[in-house]
Amino acid sequence: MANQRLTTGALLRYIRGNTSEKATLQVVGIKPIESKTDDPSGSAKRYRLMLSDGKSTFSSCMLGTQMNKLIETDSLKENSIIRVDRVMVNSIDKQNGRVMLMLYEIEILQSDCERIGDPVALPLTDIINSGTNTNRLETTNNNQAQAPISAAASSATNVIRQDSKALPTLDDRKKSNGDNRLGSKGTNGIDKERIINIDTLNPYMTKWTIKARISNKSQIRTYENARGPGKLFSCDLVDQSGEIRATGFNAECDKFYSMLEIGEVYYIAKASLKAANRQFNNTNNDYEMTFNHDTIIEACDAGEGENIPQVQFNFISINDIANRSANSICDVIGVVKSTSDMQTIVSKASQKEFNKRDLLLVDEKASISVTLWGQQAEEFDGSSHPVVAFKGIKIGDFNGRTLSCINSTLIRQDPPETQRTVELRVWFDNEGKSIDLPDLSKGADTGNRQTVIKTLSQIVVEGLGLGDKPDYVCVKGITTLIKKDTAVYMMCPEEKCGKKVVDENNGTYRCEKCNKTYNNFKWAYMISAEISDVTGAQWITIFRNEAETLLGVTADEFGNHKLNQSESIMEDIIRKAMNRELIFKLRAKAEQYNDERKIRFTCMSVNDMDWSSHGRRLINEINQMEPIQN
DNA sequence: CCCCCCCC
Repeated sequence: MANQRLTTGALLRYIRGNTSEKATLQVVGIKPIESKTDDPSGSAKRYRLMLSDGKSTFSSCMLGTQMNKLIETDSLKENSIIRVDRVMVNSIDKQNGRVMLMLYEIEILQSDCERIGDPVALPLTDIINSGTNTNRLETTNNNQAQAPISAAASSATNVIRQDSKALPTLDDRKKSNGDNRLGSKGTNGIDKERIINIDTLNPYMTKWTIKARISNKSQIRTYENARGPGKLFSCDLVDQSGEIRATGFNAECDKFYSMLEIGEVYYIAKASLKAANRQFNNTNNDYEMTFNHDTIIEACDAGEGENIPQVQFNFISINDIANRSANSICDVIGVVKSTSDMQTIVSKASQKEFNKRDLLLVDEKASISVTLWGQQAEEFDGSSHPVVAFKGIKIGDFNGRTLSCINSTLIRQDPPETQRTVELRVWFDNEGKSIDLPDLSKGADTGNRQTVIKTLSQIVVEGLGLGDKPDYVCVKGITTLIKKDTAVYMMCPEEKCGKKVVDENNGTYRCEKCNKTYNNFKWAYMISAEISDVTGAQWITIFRNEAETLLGVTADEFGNHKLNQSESIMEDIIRKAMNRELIFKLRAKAEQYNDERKIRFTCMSVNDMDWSSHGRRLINEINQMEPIQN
């Protein structure tokens, strides 16, 4: 009696592609599958079921992950009776034509049950050898809509050996799935039999089809140029071999923008390819794609794109951002340590208002400011300190290094594709949340790191400091001269004045700026020093904190020695600061002296060579320096 | 064929 409750023969019919039937089956085995990816988050956990239709069993049945909870809550267990509401056949072994049933929707009809009947395993090899090949795509388009029925009829008696002629083709299966798109070559140009890998695409190929997932899609943007107005969108395509950026303009923008959905898989044939522009495109491919009027895009059937990966990241560490050039694009992952409120700014260029939000993103070595704009800023919630991956984010150089999202930046919270998500989570929760790391977005904290190291002659050759805005540059050099007698001056005691006062030699000090006479003054540093490297020498000016760092005594102390005419003490202090190999961050700015334009170099920071963190990079840079002949 | 992504 119970036996009749199961849909006898349904498993074989499913395997042959007639997946439209909603069969009642018994779950006779459940097996968790260890994740093939090394994703430790557990999100990739899958269950493999052995199903019975009363006569036969089939063990290659994958339960959609959204139904994992049915097993984990003990609703679905051994001998449960289910109705299969949506199932797909997936090829798992192209050579041998082995298939797997993907269960996308099931309903539990009865949770607890006894084993029904005495089913035996479908001898799959027999089916295969008799000619079933789910990959085989017949190009004939005969009306064989009855084929699944005949297959069902023959398998109803559980006959395993089948005449291959009686087997339905994939086209038939598509019909039986209610899918009337005939994805064969000659009908619409999509040749699903000859799918090539994205990493083999090049501009010299004309006929190709790829099967790719949309990992990212931009908004539509309009533009105007000499040829008039236009619009475009771009998207990133991934398959198991790699990724590529694709762009659709105007007609193709209209045609494909709404059709392509992030996360979905498509067959794409015929598009233009050209060299990727690295300035705007960080996808890991030498080429980028432009959709044209010959381009054909067709959605992949549900379940058939499961083997296509989700998204590909090429992360660099936050520290490494310091070594990338401003305005370049990269992929970064980190933990959101803090989030600013939303702010509104007015663009200088367009006078338009924009919403923005800043995040402090941290990894194990460093932190950096990340700016989100518009909708991404409005929607972002960092209160739970999520791990966030940014793909295609732009590096800026305000106050060191910053990151700023652009139109094509993909933001993913807690991405399961990468082990970094879990690594960073564990690190942050255990220690990261309570430690302060160097911030690449704060010039002072990072010392020289955010500025390029140049030789003194490079500074001259490149004309640094000649522009209207100051240039910032780092120099590795030694102190070759330090003017002792003018190292400190008497400064106006008025807060924020800073002007030099004139000693009236009667216990009062006159400040011309304040136009006042004071009873006291403050000592202040303004050191003139010559620094040298192998390419030349340069006079620079060193104030306050940097001077104190260099000389190791406060301006007050040094001034008192000067007041006491303790020449030997001052000389000693200077001597200790001489011939030291240091990294100077300099501000170069042209100033007008009468008719002469002179570049003034002000020391912004002075640091000892920190070989532990900068040594390797510095050595590399120094080794790459060409000796400059005069 | 775009390539602007805004502010300090």
